[in-house]
Amino acid sequence: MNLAFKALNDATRREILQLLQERDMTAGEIVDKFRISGPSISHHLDLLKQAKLVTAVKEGQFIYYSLNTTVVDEILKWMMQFKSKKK
Amino acid sequence: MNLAFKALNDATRREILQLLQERDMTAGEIVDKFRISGPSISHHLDLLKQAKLVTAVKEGQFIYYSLNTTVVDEILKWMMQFKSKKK
DNA sequence: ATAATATTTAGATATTTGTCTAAATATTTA
DNA sequence: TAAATATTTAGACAAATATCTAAATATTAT
Repeated sequence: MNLAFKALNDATRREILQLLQERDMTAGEIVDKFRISGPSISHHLDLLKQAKLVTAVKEGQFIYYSLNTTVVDEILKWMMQFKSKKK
Repeated sequence: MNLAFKALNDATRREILQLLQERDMTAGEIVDKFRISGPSISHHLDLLKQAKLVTAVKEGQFIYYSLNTTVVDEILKWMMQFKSKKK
């Protein structure tokens, strides 16, 4: 939960999640979508992975990143607590 | 949105939101719930206010803080995009 | 085997963040 | 008006963060 909020607290990482919502992508494809160095994107991907918001699968020399919505569900559930009626 | 995610990226601030979900509280009441100095809590309250997650109303020498769910709705909506079916 | 490609790891640096104490401001009470 | 109470503002500092370049690792192609 803590890691998820940390991961979400960055515009680049949120954009990466939105890209992956459309389709799985390799690290290189993701890098090409930004004007940030490869290593920086790699670091962002690592944080997203730590938060379990994405998963990574190696295929040959490529690594495919995918969105993992499990943690999204947890956050949605956590946020919903604030929607309960005021007593 | 950016400010909201920043505000949520801290356990103390998330706890403050949960306290305010139960009832409005003064700054002092909130301070008493934590083992953090008053100025630090005041700073956290300021960030929550900047993010529009809380509102503050002065009543005499007290300042009452309340939860504001408008931004919560925005975040819920934003998170929901990741729930759409994969094509 | 060597070169090329894809990605990460390491190390450095400037900025941001959470916390503190001391001081300032505002309100109420004696 | 002076003292007490509630809260914030200011300034300092250590820890965390986002970014970079250079180097390392792993895979594929020549």
